[in-house]
Amino acid sequence: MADDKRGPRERMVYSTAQLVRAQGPAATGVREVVEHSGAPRGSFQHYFPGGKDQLVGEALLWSGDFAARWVATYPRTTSRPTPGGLFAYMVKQWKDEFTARGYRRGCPVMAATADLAGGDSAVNEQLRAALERWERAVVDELVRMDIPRRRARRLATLMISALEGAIMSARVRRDVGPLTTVVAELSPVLNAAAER
Amino acid sequence: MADDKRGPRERMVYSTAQLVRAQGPAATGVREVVEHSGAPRGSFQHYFPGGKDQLVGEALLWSGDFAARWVATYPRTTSRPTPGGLFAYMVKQWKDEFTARGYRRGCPVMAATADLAGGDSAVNEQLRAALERWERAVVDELVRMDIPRRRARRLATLMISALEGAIMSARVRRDVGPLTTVVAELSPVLNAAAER
DNA sequence: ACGGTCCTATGACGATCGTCATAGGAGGAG
DNA sequence: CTCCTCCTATGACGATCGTCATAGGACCGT
Repeated sequence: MADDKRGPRERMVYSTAQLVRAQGPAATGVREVVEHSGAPRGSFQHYFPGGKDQLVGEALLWSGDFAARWVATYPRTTSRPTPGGLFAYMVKQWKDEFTARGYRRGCPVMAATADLAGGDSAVNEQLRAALERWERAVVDELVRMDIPRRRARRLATLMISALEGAIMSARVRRDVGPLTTVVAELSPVLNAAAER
Repeated sequence: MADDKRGPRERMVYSTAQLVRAQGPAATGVREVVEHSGAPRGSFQHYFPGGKDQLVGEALLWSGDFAARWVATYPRTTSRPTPGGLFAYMVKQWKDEFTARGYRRGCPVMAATADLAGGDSAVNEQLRAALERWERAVVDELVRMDIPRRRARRLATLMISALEGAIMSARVRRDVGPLTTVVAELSPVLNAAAER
């Protein structure tokens, strides 16, 4: 569980992301993070003087960055990039996750949103940043397909919304069906939108 | 906050639903529920011998039922029901909620999913029941519009997924934009699907 | 007056929470 | 060796968590 190649600090951030995905930030304790990451207990205080908020915030930023970088790898997987193909690519990652590792872990952005969005938590800023970083990566890919930026933004919002909702349904039902459905229904629509 | 017309038991279930919507089930304490509902402290133990799990479970079932009944009111709002109109009707409720009451409260199903889906919590069963009750109500409405049941199920999955994801984005960004976008993008598609 | 059922009041239990205070060890620079 | 900085170890704090045990009051039919 603890990848010793990375330092304790990075391991804690990563472990936080994983635990938040499974049970939300509210139910994720710092002691649990320390144990899960295999990091020294005293290091938490040292690396994260901002406390739990800082830890969760960095985990969210890390997650947003990961998602954005993943989206950016799409062009390297096909010779003919399409909006529908990108959407399918994003969804497939989650289907693989669920079939391989079960339905315990969801999206960290959704988890954080559910527990503390709209409130006055200090993590709200980084939650927003994580989501926007991810969404902007999707927009950039669509723009590369010669879709006008304004329209790309709308499509990216639709894609991410449908994906997140399908992730939720899939976890509740313990079935990847919703993921398959949204990609089947939406991909043609997205491709049609690209040819205007 | 405490509607004295209803008994303490029902008030506690309702309060639980509201608190779960705002901060997730993990961060919602039973003492907080008691205080929020204005119910006598000793009544919790009496009405909910199953503890917090029972309380949260009933709140979820109540929420699913509420959503289903809300969906069923759509035909009474228009003389020409369409899938896109139904979707817009569902989304509008959330736009009104956010504009009127801010972005603190989200969807209870999403909140519960984020905190305890995929795990072995006892609430998983009722979480699943709540979502399916809601989704089935949508399916029923689509079937009323002469859409074949099999296809209606797929469209309902798409609608609920897009709605949930848009709710998430809207809360994070504190902006109803995503909700407006998904209904604008999806309504024509849904209506086109009805004419096959 | 009675026993009985329904509801409420209250205090405590052990566990866990996030945070803090304090100190010790490691290791390079002078 | 000494000093300084970086990292780690450990124990404790007050608060809150879900749950439980126990008892008291309200109101009933009889």
